[in-house]
Amino acid sequence: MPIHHSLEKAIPFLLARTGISMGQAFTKQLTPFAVSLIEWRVCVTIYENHDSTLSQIAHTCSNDPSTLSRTVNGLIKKGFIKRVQSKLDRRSFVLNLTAKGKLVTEKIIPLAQDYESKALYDFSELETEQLRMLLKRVYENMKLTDEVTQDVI
Amino acid sequence: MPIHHSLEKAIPFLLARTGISMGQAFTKQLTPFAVSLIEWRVCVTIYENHDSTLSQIAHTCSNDPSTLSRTVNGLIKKGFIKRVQSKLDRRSFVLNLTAKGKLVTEKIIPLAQDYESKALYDFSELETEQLRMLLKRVYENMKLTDEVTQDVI
DNA sequence: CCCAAATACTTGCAATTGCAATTAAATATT
DNA sequence: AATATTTAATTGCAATTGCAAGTATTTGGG
Repeated sequence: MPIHHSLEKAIPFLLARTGISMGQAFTKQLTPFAVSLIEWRVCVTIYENHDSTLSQIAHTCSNDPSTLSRTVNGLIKKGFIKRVQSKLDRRSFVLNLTAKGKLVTEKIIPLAQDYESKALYDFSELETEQLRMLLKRVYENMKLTDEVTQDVI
Repeated sequence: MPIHHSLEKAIPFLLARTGISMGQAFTKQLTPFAVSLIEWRVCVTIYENHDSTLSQIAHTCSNDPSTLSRTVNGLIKKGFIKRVQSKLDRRSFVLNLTAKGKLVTEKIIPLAQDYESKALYDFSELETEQLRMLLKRVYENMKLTDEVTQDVI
């Protein structure tokens, strides 16, 4: 039993801890599909947002572009996604799932939903929605302060 | 603009994304102190919970023990923490900050608080408390389902 | 009491990661 | 229109990570 407990009140700490443990737990669920957590995230992102580019995914998932570049290459090698140079901007490549990638993604989606509902089993619909909104706001605030920091430099 | 948006509603996704972006932003704040994010977490954990052991930290922070083992070694080399074999359980080592480690930790704490209050600048005290409670509950639920999973195996 | 199982921690090793530098294309400025 | 700046993506490389295996110690039955 800790004497002090400001750590237990610190949002960044609580957030990191929960994120890590959710990630680890879901990674285990993914092993039968031979898909990593980040590969899975890229797949659902593309599944829901056709013609995404790498930088768009990096932006929405808050991942390093170099990491995503390698992840995308891996998914192409696996035959899960296809990459076509954008005609609007020839620096970018438009990403989409192949039939195979779509199939696997649709197999995993119910697992992810089931997994989420277990993590939130005692949450009311209102509480879940509250958590969503609060997390989104924190994320938006992070982006704001990040932009401010960059302006200073 | 995404057509579908179930991803934007998925708690594991929102959580991971926010955790990543908070971690990255705070890591930048830590560079002047030459302390990594995980080193910082270990330091505050020990700062608040004297005589912690490695496995206790692993449990509260949800980190891999092997990673923490190396982190602790690094902090000892830096002269931030000291490690003494526990007399109650000779497998364990009791960890504490040195004067130097305490000093650095106390220098960083206000930065961390400032940083958190920026991330939550538009949150009421009630909303912050709600977020804390919701995150704690998710974490508790994760631990429960994890235990169940292990029982099955 | 003895042996099997669990726990605490460490280490080797392969895979992942993140930063910095690079290339190429688009946008902004003059 | 020419040049500078920004943006998209990739690659090299060093550092970090996470899993599996190993050692030491403790705990729990039989």
